[in-house]
Amino acid sequence: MNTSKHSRQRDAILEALRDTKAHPTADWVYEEVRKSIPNISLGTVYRNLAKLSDDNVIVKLGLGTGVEHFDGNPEPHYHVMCTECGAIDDIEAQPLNELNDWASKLFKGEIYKHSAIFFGKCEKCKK
Amino acid sequence: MNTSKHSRQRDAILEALRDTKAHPTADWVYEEVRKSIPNISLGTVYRNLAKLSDDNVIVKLGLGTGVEHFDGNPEPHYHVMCTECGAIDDIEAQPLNELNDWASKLFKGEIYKHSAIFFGKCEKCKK
DNA sequence: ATAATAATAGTAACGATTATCATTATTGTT
DNA sequence: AACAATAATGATAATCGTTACTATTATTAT
Repeated sequence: MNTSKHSRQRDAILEALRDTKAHPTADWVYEEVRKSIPNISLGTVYRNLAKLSDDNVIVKLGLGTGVEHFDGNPEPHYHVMCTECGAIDDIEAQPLNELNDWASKLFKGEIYKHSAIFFGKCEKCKK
Repeated sequence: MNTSKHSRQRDAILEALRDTKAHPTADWVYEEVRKSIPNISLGTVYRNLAKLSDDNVIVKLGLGTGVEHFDGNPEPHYHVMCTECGAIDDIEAQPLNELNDWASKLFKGEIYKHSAIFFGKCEKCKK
């Protein structure tokens, strides 16, 4: 049985995430949702982002920036981070699952997934 | 001109990192170096890890664990993290630079590098 | 030896995230 | 519609990894 209850805060958080392609941080989501629910608590944002990613509705991205980023699209895909402006874009393609086989041959254990981040200049910063 | 001065603390930190394959955290390095320099400061460990990675002598690894890991081997290579015990092992192979070309075709900007982490079970946890 | 200054130990401060807790909102049941 | 059970909230304190500060010490070139 699912013991979770509905909340408009959670709805607003999920909507905010789905309405952007920017892979934002918890703090960005907080500021965004505050526009419609001004007294929402930052703790509520963190709690729901954790719940939504536990439920695989969203994805928590550890991109090595020191801050967590969140993606409203749970379909597996790679990302590119611009080293000039920090923008995070999607690579619109299926992950290369054959890389797991490649790595398996070089490793004594068992491999079942991977993540990758590309670095470069986004269209804007490339000018 | 290089304005840096030698210190036995930095030597010990680098030696500790080079003597392990475990890709440890700053705190692990601190505990390790404390065995030979008991009153070393945690700040000194952080300061020198930052300096050494700025100088490309070691590598700071953002693996999405919420903590930074450090690698005494600055040659580019991939890593595998065990989802059971958290162990981080090397994939002993050159990175697949052709992935940058693959991703470039799917992205409007410019891509010049990437990082990847594999996930699975290490030899020990696989049993 | 001396002077200049990089590096240190110790500690305070910081930012992101998590935990606590009394109150409020949602839900299934009468 | 009122009720009880409890998930979720807002507010705030606590935690954790890391960075900044400062007076003192160690290294280096002269």
